Amino acid sequence: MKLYNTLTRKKEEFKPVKENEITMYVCGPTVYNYIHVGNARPLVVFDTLRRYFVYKGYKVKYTVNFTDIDDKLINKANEENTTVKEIADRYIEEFIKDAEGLSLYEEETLHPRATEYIGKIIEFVDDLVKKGAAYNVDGNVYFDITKAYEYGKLSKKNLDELKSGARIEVSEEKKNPMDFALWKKAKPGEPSWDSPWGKGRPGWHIECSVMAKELLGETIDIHAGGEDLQFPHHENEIAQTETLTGKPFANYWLHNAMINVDNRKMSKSELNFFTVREISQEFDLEVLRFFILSAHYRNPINFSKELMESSKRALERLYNGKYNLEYLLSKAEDREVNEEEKEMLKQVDGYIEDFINSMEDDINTAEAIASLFELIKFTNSNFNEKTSKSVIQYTYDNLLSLSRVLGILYKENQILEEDILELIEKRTQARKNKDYALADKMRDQLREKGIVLEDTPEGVKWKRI
RNA sequence: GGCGGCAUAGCCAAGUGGUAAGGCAGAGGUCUGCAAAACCUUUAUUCCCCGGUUCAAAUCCGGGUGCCGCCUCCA
Repeated sequence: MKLYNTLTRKKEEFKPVKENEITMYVCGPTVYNYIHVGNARPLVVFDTLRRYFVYKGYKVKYTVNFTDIDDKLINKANEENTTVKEIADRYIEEFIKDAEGLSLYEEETLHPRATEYIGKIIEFVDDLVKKGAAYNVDGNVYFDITKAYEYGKLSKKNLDELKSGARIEVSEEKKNPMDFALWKKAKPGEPSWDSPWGKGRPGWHIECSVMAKELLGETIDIHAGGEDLQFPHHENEIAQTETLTGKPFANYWLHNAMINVDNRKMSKSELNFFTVREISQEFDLEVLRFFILSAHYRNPINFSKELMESSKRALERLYNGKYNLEYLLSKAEDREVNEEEKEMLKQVDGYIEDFINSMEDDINTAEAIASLFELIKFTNSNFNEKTSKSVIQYTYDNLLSLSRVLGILYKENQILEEDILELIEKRTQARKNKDYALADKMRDQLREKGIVLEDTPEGVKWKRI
């Protein structure tokens, strides 16, 4: 499999440290509010990568952290006259709801919270101080970037240029303007923890370094996140961890491009964001997941309700194909596969192979989805009630396992209740009696209940919408 | 100012040297009592513009235009 590694700016053959186990760390949300659609992109994309690894038979240790202590949480808690912990607990709970809607495999995800690792953070910082790579100034501990090996290697930033950057706020305390806080001295009223440097709290970058090391080891396979985190966040994580361990922090750095609104980055500060929660009131979040995966993860995408509508219809087409296969499965006979059907199976295998090749090529989900559409078109055109059941079953099973990689097409066309089946039967009678006015009225009534009827030459079909 | 990315049909979007995937929307048709779904046909002689390399360029090189991201909290 090839993955685009930001460290080398090239697609590289992916080789995990261990043969059968892959470690992944994705920078997760700061839990001071609902997540927005832009926040959802890395979560969906890298969850899809995780699913693909699982499909290939790997065990994956997958971590998405919660930042539950920082300025934003403190401000929010002050605004609402409550505690930082209460804010964090609340929005973690809300996050889990959104994540479930987006099929993020929550139960298999490690979700460490920064505040659960304060002791380890202090140890980490203390070790950096002892190594001479960090210094304490009156309770604030800074990382000395001149002690970092190859600082700027991820973001390809040149130190001299950074130093001369006009927008960098120079603190009197820092030896170098680019030095960053590992530990922040407590201000009155802020949550704080005891440390060798007095009461304080961790800086932003340190938590990810510590939690990745504690949960996944000193060198992890994949570290991922939005491209806006490349600098300074990921650069600083590398500086801290590699200075401490002397080993590569992550072998592959993956970054997704932004989600835009009218070509502008969706962000809280620009106020041009849609929360996942508000989108969920208008669309099934499966549509949002499908929308995100319908473009390559390293290309920016525009978000709009119109594009969501378009994605919704596209997804419906896939569902129709899936339901059609289910219908055929209920009708088809189990018998020997004939020559013509053997050819069909080869075609089906071709689409499966296309899907896999697309995923192997730096997670090209857009192309992978295209091969799903081609597969559906093929089955719609070539399969019927006369087709051998085993052929349909094989195709159906593969369609489902590929869909599972993308995290879509998981909804079942549930069994209808008795009274609904009776209504359908009554309508069929009305049609036989050519009482079309009544038949159409009943069809409309069923539609209001979310059941769509289709009169086909083989009989009436139904699906839930 | 520095670094990086992008530009493909009405819209979305793959494709990075071999003659333009896929989806949405539109048009026509088949099927149907109607509808829906499905299927067939149709929709870019051409990939922002100008040069160049090559037998061959959307793809490589040079120049230009436009847009975006990072350099500050950010997914």
